[in-house]
Amino acid sequence: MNAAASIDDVLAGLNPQQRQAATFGNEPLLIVAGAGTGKTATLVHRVAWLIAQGIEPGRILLLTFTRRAAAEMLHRADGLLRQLRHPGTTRVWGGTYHAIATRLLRRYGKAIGLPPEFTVHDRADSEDLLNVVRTELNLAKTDKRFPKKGTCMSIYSRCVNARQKLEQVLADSYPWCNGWKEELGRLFDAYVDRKEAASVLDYDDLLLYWDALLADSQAGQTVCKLFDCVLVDEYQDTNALQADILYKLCPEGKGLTVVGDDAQSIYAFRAATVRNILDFPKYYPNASLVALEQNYRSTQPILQAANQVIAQAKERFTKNLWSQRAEGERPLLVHCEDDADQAEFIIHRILEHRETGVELRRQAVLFRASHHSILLEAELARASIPFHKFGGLKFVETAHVKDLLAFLRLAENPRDVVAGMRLLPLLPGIGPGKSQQLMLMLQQAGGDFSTWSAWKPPAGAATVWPKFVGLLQGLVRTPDDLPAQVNRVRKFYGPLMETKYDRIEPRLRDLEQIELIASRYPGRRQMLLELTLDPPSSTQDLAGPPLLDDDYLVLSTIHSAKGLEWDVVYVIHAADGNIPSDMATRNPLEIEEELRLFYVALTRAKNHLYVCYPLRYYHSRYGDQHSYAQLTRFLPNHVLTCFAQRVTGPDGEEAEGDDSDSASIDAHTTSRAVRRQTKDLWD
DNA sequence: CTGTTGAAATTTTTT
DNA sequence: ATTTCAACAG
Repeated sequence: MNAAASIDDVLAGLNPQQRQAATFGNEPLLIVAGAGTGKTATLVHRVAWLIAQGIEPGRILLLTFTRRAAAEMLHRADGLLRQLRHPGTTRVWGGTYHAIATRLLRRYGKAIGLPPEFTVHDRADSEDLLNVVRTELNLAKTDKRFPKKGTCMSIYSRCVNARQKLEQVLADSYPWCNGWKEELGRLFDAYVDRKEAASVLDYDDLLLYWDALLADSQAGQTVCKLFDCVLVDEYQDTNALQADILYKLCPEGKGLTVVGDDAQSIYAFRAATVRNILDFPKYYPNASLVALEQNYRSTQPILQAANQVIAQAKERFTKNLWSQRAEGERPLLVHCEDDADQAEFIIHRILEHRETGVELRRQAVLFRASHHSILLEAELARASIPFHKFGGLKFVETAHVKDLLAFLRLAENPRDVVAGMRLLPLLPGIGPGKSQQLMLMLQQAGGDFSTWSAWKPPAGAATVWPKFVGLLQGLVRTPDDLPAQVNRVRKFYGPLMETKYDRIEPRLRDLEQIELIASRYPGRRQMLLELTLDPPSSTQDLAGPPLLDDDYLVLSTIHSAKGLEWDVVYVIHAADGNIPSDMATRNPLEIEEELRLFYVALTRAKNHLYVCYPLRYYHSRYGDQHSYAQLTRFLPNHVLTCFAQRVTGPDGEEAEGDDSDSASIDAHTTSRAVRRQTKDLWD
């Protein structure tokens, strides 16, 4: 056995700035860390250093953007601590704001009148409840169209998270809803009442109640005293409410460390604000700032391109990243004929890279919107290239999975109207009207399902009804053996599902999956909670950790690629309208955010970077009509000098491209479309 | 009150 | 392509 390492040995791998940050004292600290500058390593070392200094692990709070990030950091910190012969990080509080809020509220929520058995609604559930209220208030049928539930929810959520008045939110972000101010106010009032009556919290409530808990003179003290150190990752993507929570949690910033990069702020749509990081020194006058600018990830040519792209941003804190990895080729801008051509080019390149030893898992395809990869997914399947998609619609968000989970949720919390309103209409002869009536009955009976036994169902439901009630009663009686519970629900719901959907085979398999993963959770409540707070981000997550020799390509939305890196990165659909998204070009602020998003995509690449865009988009609705795309506005000519360029041929073969000189393209390209398109490059 | 049908509107990123 | 809404038949 080797002797235990000293803390200096452990810190030896860090550069001076990183070390300064990792070993900084108790005053508030802002670490501005550009992409790939070893931000995670710094944070991990700081955790290890704090513990080595004698801070009790259970008194450290690590707030991250995803649970996965928290787990990875703590795992790495454990590795460092093992070198020091230290027991490790098991008791560190790590997780997202929402997950931590849940833990604290279960324990201390009583102090502010929150029953400890509350359940949590995800975004879709919240929208459903809001919709219930919307119809009750007769807002659904008005002479002019009232905003839809999704829009209402977004407005509500922005008010809460940005801590802004409805009036202001409407003026700033939803001008077309301006005429409904009074109605929206009534709607939100009623919505809040309903949540309270059902003992249900939505995502925003988790933060609101945490904040309220801290504001309470007694409970607030208790919670504050739990932690000596609070470390916050991805601070540029926190919102005003989250900043308030930190402010209360760490009076005068004592023990507070935040890490972020204003150039990578991409969650404004969720009310995150760059102001949190930009104004940190104002909030905490005794704060220190450490900037990390040496990039260890990418080659200099890739970095140069990324720097040029982000240089177009209007307001920035900082900073030009530099790398010692001068070698390497320029990123390649690929002009493709159409979507199919783009897919073909990428598959070709993926296989080429794999032949030279870059495993699939070291390569990633990134895109703006989840549906941008549909065609590529089909082609990958055809080429037998395994892949793993992150982002987009989650497994637990599909209708049949939600149905199944609704059984468990209703058993867990009989006052959960959304779960009930989802389940009851599944039965024949029962629609929204009867469902509402039944939920009212249940509520008056104090959540005792036997009140439903006495109810006389319509003829169509005569046989299923007793079984349905029996099932729920059984679930309430035996909350322990989770897989068995899921199995019983599956037996009941399976046949029902067959009458509701076609193509049921894959859906039936999904239900089996749930039964399998159920055994991983200690109980029903934990499973429901974890599935709403941290839904598996891809179907493969459900199958458990992938086998070691299992090699798969990564497909991901740019948002879900945050914080990750790959040897080879392909950014696809880099056409104006997709990047930036047409949906996000209403005001300059949104466009700025799209620019940062593009920057995030580019800076994921270590050695090879491809940016592809199809010249032609087909519109299935009108036969074979198509339109021509413009290259993303974020690559104007002066930025293009950082790229090599290539044009692919109509049949997917790569035509001769000019790889050596700046923004010029070979004139002998046969496609008229290409020529029309390239004209813009010289403007 | 339920369930079906057809027409109309909307279309992103996520805890 | 998918979701939402209104109209109508049982």
